Parts: sequence; C-alpha cells; structure tokens
Amino acid sequence: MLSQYKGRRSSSMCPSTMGRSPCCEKAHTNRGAWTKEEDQLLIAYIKAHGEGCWRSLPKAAGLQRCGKSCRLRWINYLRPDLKRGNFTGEEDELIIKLHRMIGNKWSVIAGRLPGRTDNEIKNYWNTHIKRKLIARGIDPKTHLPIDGCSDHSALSSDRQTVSVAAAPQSEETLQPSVENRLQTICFCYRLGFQGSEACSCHKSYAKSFVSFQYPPLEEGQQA
DNA sequence: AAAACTCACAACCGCAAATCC
DNA sequence: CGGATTTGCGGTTGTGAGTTT
Repeated sequence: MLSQYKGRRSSSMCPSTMGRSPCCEKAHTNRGAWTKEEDQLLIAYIKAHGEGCWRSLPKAAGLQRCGKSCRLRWINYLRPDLKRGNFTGEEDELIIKLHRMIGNKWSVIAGRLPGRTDNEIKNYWNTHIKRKLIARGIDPKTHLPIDGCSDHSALSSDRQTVSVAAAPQSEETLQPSVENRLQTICFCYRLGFQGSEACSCHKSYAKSFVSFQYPPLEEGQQA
C-alpha cells in the first residue's frame, strides 16, 4: 500500500460513525468476486466524494458490500495510480532487499514501490520470489544460504536496528537521536537507489509516513 | 478429450492499533 | 480513562486459468 494509506488512523476516519454501530453487517452483503457493475459504482462514488469513511461508503454508493471489502477492492485493484503488469528485475531485487531487512512488512515494502500494493507484493513474493530465492540456494525466510551459514551477524544487526515508524509523525519525532547516532534516511537511499523512480528521499522525510532508523553503512558493507 | 494437477491472484479473516465518545 | 468501533495489516483461502498426464 502506498504511503498515503499508512498509519492506523488517518483523516479519512469518519467521525459520524466512529464508536457507534457494530462493524459490517454481513447478513446482507455480497461476497466473492466483484462484478463490473460493483466496480463502476465504487469508482463513481470515490471519484465524486473521495476516499474515506469506508463504513458508510457501501450504503452511500449503493453497494451490497461491507466497507472493508470496498476498501480492499479500491486499494488493490481499482485505484487509478496502480501500475499493474509484470514486476521488473529492479523491483524484484528491491523487494528482496527490503524483505531481508524488515521481513513481511508488505505495506512498508509497497510504500517503496510506486504503483504496487501490499497485497500484490505479498502474492508476488509467495508465488515467484520465494522460488527464485530457493533456486539461488537462499532461504526466503532468513535470506541465509539453505545449506547453513554461520554469518548471522549482518542480518541480525540489520533487523535490530531497523525501526518502523508506521504512523505519520511530526518532524521532531523523525529527527535522528544524537545519542545513538542513527541516520534517518529512506531505504532506497541506503540500498543505492536514491534518485531512482522508487526512491522518495528527494522529498522531505518529514512528510513521509514511513521512516527507518539504522546505522549508516560501513564502507564496503552491503545493504 | 478429459480428468488431475499446479499456479496465480483476488478476496476474506482475524487481530492490533487508532480514535471517538 | 476505558469501552466500543473502525481502519489497516499480514496471513490464509478459494477459485479460475493454464498445464500435464
């Protein structure tokens, strides 16, 4: 999912329904694959009213779906900025590198791949990349050689020092602490993709919903 | 030609976090 | 402040399409 969807609570929260009626009434909702008509209703509604308040959206849009289902359909399939199509080799490698560093944080990984969704990346990982890594002799879970590798230190240090700030933060909270001398920069920068299309560090990190803290790479160290 | 099997991906489920009242 | 509710995330499942036997 892209950065604008980051954070447990967003401005899209609907105040009028917050903390009231029970969650989605499943008794009278459609399930399974979406029809073209349902897609059109959802697209038309969001074009007219924008995203937000998923709870009340289905009724307002004339859909017999729960809000959760509408949100998922829009984010994963109907959004106009989705890229679709095959993943490029560069995207493959970026996913592998990010996964090695942060694990199954699909939404964070998706935030670094413009036009890709967390669900898409998760599926792609499970169907393609896992096998690709196994074929390379790499365990897709640990990113270590399958035949056993003694050097766990690099990976563990990566994992330990990466902290994920999942929610939007103020500029102050994103400032690196002086004490631990960490640098706060975007992943692409650390991975050497700065300036690429996937890199967002040309934008102020204060505006980014996701940031990471980790020590700067030593000279010659691989990300 | 058709049954069995495999693959890819859309959609669902359950939980945790965020927020409101 | 705590309970109630919504939203968002990651894991899992269902199913249609493609391939093999």
